[in-house]
Amino acid sequence: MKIVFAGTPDFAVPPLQAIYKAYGSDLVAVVTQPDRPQGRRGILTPSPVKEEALSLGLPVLQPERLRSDRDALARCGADLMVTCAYGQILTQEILDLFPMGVWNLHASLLPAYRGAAPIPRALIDGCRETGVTVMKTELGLDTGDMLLSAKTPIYDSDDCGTLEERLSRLSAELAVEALAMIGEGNFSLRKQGEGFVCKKVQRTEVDFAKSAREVSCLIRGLSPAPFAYARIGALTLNFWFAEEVPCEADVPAGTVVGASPKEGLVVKCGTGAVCVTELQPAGGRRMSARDFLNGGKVREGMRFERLS
RNA sequence: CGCGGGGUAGAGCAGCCAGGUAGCUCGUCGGGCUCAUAACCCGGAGGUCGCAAGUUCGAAUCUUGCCCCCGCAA
Repeated sequence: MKIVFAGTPDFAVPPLQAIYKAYGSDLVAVVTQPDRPQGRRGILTPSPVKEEALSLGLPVLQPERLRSDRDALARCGADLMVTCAYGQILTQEILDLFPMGVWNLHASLLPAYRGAAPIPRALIDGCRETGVTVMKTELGLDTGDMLLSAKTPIYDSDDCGTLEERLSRLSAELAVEALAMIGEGNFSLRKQGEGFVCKKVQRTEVDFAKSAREVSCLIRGLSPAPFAYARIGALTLNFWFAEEVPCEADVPAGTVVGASPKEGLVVKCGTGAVCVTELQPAGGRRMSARDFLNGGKVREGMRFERLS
């Protein structure tokens, strides 16, 4: 059973490694997005999947548009393709290249959170549980029939980074399990029910008028990128992590009610308060709230203000 | 030449604009108080002020060049 793997970001690396480990040279090619300009100086950077594929000695394809470059893919002569956060929409022509189908690893419990950013979205929405689904790709966006899924709880200590890492490892396990079933032809598929699509997440200004849980979930869902941020005085702060804390103080939402190195940066919300434990001022490095407060730039009683 | 912030004790910062004995908060070490403490009080150690050159009697501070870090935007 010859396999092609298509993926791009860090999330797809563990699945790639797991499939390589299980199938070795039957993994005949890796497809990934073209190198893109990254960072402040716009340096052309290969995707994490490309780097891993090269270090495993696997052939790499990175067409600008897969649909208009199907010949190279056809020449691989693979029986099936596994996709994982590849980043391009497949066409029927592409799907038809693989007699045993195209299978997608998706980081949600489908049919919830189809589309671009299932992990941060689940976190932002305050879900208590999420997971990974293996599905057979069809033309609709993540609407194909499901083969396998696995769940994991979302903890209050999770941010997008930790959750993504956990789901990535789950995906890797699930991928190997799924391939075994497909290889033996011993499986059945389940239809998806009514679901919904989620969009890519953007950098977002925190609205402290919302509940402490909403604020905390937003901060954790957007960390470690693209971040929830807020302005206080002349400073803009990117928040890396925050937890909910009880708060009796009768002050406007956004007011700093705790700014000692001991208690951390505590900010009043619509209901309750959040304690920011890890943050990054614009221009500065990531630091603990404790270190930040030692600088003395933010004191109790100051207030986060939204401009717009 | 995309816009911008920054490099001062182990950490986070002030001092720079109007050059002249290195400061704050925290940590750390020692001592004290206490039944006790992450609390409180007293004391100490710890800094080539990113690098180089220049101006000056004198540069963390002014000028020039270089290195490094970071936020936004792509």
